[in-house]
Amino acid sequence: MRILFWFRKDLRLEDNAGLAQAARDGDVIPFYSSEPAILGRPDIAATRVRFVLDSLKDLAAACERAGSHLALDHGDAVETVLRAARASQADAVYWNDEYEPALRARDEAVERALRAAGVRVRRFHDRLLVAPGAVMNKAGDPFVVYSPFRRACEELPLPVPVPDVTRLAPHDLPRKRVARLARLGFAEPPKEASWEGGATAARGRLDAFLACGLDRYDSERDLPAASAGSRLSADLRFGTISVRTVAARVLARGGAAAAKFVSELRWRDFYAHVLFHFPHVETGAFRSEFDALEWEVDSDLLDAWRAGRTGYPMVDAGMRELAATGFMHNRLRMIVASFLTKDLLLDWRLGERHFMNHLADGDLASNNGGWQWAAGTGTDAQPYFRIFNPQLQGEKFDPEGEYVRRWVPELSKVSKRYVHRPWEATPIERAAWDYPERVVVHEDQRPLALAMYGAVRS
DNA sequence: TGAAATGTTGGGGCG
DNA sequence: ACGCCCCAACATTTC
Repeated sequence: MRILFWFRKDLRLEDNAGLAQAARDGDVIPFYSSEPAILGRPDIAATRVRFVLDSLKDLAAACERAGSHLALDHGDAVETVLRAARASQADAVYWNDEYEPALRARDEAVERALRAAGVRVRRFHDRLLVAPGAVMNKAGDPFVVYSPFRRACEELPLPVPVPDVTRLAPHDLPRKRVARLARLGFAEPPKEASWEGGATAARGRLDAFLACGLDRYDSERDLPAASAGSRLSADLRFGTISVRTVAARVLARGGAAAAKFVSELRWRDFYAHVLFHFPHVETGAFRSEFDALEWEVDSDLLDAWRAGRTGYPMVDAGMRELAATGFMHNRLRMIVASFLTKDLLLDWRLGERHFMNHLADGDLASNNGGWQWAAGTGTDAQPYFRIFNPQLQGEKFDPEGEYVRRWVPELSKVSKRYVHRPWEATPIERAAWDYPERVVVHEDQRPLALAMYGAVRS
């Protein structure tokens, strides 16, 4: 049997559920199709496209080593997948499922077109530790609080990695080169902004994390200066590494940090499940009473936040790390999200969009879930009255000011005493720093946020 | 996966 | 020695 394997967000030959089954069932032709509808989205980030292009090059090289070549096409998937299936005389098309509403609709359309043309379709779960729908609460409803969700997931056996695929079939589909970023209409991101995409680089990142990150993960993961994270977020986003492989190798090391790390992986599952069961979160609050929030409209404040010029060192450091690298430490994601919504009183969707515009790991479900958590509008959200104080967050999680100085060079000479509250230094000192005044005063904004949220409480 | 406001307690300075 | 006050440290409540 000839099987066209449609790669999507699973850009690897290793531990790939659908691909492994295809290799057991027949001769596998590797295929990838980029889509104008996705590349044309207004919230796409150049760093993220760049990551995909790197990953495709790496995947193409792996396909060559496996005795084949990666067939590439560009266009509406209903047309390109059908065309590839016909041209390669495939009996079946296999792929791994995606769970975003738009992708599910697309996949249904592709499946219908293939079946109508007499081509078999098989779809697999690959992307998460637990498939959407596989865990429900006692009432049969989806979980909307993380801890019970995690406990229910932990009742299930951890999914085991599947065999790597080493042989693919030769075929006559046209050989195309992976497009260059500029040809797709994107400006090349700065050097430090591109983490190298691809399964090869992903394996290196996992090895590095196991070698020197995991031991510190428990104690230092909340310290943005420490780089104790895995840096695998974009790899999990694009499937350049399998979440099963990551969990299995981390847990094989044992210990509290390993268990903690896997429980963080389950947040990714949780928000994918939330989006799957409650697709309305894509555009509105999970708890609809919060759709009535009356956000401020102020493009100057929004611009200051985006540019990292709010006058709050932690906020500005986080926003500048994002702009410069396509990444932001998770602690900072929470701080800047709290600041946008609770200090600037601006709509969380503006922040969500900005993150998608810049994050290499930008993922609809995780990003939306994180923003709704911070804004207090979502499932298992922090209560609206939990408001981060950016100064205290800085003093707690960046006690030496190391992270701030790294990303806000104007403050590189500021003493530790004032690094998180430069507004308290003398005017003479402040004049030497060329650092913006606070755009708002936290202590003044907090009651305004409480009033804004209080107004919509049911 | 907060922080501020408020309440309580206990040690020490001091008359 | 005793009572009073202050306030830091910690706990609890509130937003």
